[in-house]
Amino acid sequence: MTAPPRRVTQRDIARMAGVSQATVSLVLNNRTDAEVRIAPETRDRVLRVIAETGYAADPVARRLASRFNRIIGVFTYEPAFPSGSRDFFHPFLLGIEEYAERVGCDLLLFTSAPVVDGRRRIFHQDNRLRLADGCILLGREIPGAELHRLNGDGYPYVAVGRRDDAGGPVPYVGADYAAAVARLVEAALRHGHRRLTYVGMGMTAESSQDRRAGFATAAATAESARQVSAAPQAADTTLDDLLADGSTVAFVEDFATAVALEAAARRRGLTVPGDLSIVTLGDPTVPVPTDIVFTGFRIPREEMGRQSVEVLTGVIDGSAGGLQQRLLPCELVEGSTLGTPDPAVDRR
Amino acid sequence: MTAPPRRVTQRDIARMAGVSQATVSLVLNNRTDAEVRIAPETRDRVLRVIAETGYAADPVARRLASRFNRIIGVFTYEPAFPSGSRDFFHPFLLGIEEYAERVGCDLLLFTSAPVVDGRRRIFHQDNRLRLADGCILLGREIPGAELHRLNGDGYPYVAVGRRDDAGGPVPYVGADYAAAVARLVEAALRHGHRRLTYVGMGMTAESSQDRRAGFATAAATAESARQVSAAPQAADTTLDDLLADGSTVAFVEDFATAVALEAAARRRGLTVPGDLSIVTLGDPTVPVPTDIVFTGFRIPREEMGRQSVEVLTGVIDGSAGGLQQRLLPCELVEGSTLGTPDPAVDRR
DNA sequence: CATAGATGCTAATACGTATTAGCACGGCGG
DNA sequence: CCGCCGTGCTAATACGTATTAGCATCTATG
Repeated sequence: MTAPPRRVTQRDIARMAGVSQATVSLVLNNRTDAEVRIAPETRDRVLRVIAETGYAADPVARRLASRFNRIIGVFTYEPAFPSGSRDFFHPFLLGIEEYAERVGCDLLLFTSAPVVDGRRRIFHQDNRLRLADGCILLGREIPGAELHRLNGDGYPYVAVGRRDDAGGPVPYVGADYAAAVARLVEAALRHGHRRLTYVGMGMTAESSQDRRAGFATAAATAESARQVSAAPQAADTTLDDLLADGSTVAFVEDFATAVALEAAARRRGLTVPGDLSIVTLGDPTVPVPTDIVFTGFRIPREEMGRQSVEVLTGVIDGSAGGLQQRLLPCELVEGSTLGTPDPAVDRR
Repeated sequence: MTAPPRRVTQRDIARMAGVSQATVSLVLNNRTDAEVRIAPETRDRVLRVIAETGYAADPVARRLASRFNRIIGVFTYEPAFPSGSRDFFHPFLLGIEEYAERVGCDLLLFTSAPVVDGRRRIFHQDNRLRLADGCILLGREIPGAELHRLNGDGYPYVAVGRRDDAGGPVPYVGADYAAAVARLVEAALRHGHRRLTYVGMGMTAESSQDRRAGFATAAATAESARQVSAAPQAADTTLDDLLADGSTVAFVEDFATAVALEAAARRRGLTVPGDLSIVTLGDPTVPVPTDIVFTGFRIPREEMGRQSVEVLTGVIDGSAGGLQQRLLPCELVEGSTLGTPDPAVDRR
């Protein structure tokens, strides 16, 4: 219970097999270069001793010597397993775990990072990033300064979600929100909608910018295409605004807001999509009870997780040429909330 | 992009501050023993250089030299983030993460462990356990042989859930199923139930054994107390069996089976708890839709996660004296499925 | 002025692995 | 018999930190 019993080392194996520690290392790593030659009998002898002792190389020493760990860091800007954002992070982690298992890497969650001003910080006194070969960054918003510093340090990382605010190029695996929103806008136009409103949350996050850009581009030919901001609590006000504007379809960034909007409409005796079409622009990030299947799209979170590991391993071993930035397509969800506008409403 | 840029080391700091590497290490670790003395000015100078360079000690080298890492391993016998057992592991991980954050440890998920015969194995060729200071073991069932080997290696670990099959003592943080089941049995007896049936799943897992033991002990004074096994699919057969036996209350180990049993009873026009009381002995591990609140208990999963980290850190630094085994109390859930037996049914 | 003790620091080494230069040995051609 | 080459291995070193013995230097004391 006091000092842990010293583990078996290559030196022990070497002594037992009557060779040098270097030979053990060479055999272990199956080195068969032209430069390095080991007689088959010697090799077998060493392997036999290894098998007998159940020796396993110390990963720490291995890492110190060779600089690679097969550890992938995962940095979440919020706790990874909270009840609140549970549905947000979980699919990413699922994909990350799956791919990490496939490539034989372990996952290091940086839970030790201290929380300052309600969010974790990568860089702090006892920065432990270097424990891993590279790192996956998860979070709704990631401070540009930290990305900048990662770039400066030459530390391999990948952000999940598009990022552009690092004062330099950022490797990422994101979802192609612009294209998905554009396709939904086009669908609405085909349905005959002429006055469209984008109901957003904020302007800062890249994911919001991309959605807004997709909306603006695709809706350019519409009679009216405007953007407003709203929260779930203000659903009634938002609804007033939509009706006053004569909008027949709302593209709602936040899922909970869409649910609230539909409820508000129903309370007033309006039908969806008869009187108002509602399109959602992302999966729920917090659990929202509703029986309605909203028209919108699905963010390929699991696949984003998988590909972020793939990209990261490429960045780490240098096999990935150039900057790695991927945008994955979102699958559209048919749903029941996008329809043909009622002419009575459309004509204001 | 090829070789990682060499990072700042203590040697660099030492050169800049005009001291030796040893001094840097001593300052960093805040060593103020009687044996070791550093002049305040020197200390400040070193600290200033450290702050300027943003130096952070390489945890790998630190670990190699001192054996401690502040990394807690998490080994899950099934993937940690599957859709299926999602509701099973998640609360544990939540508690683990919370406590790890509190004590400043990072979490290493051993995703690299290869899967053999449908489950992961700790021990294999390139065992990476030593990357962490110690390890938390999660899984419905954990092979005794692996626990045995961990014991033999003197590797610090804690199992989540009681374990006894290691051919030696196993440190664990479990739930006190025996006590919880006993209290439910006593409640049933107070309600007037005389013929009780335990509907179990299997006999192997310790968690099943504990529940059965608690049942057997507490039901010793009942007119009849028997144990049967059943699956959710066989709910009708099970119900037949209960009625034939004249049992007025069923203690059902598996949540899904309890749901199926209640549904079967309702289909036959029986009421719960009027004609039959049903008590559940654990939270759902897979999502089962039901509106009924079953009488039973709640497994303190989150707290088990927290305390497993607490116990492990104690085992690692040796501050925990002796064997660490904790059983946490389960909170009873009042529910609506335990009532007074109908005399007509009770008297068979 | 010699000596003892306190103070402030450094040199040396350990941790366990990977890598590389090069040694020892044997066979072969000249 | 000498030089050369191919084979099979080892000695030495690096990786970055923690630890410990002990070396200077200075102050106080007899």
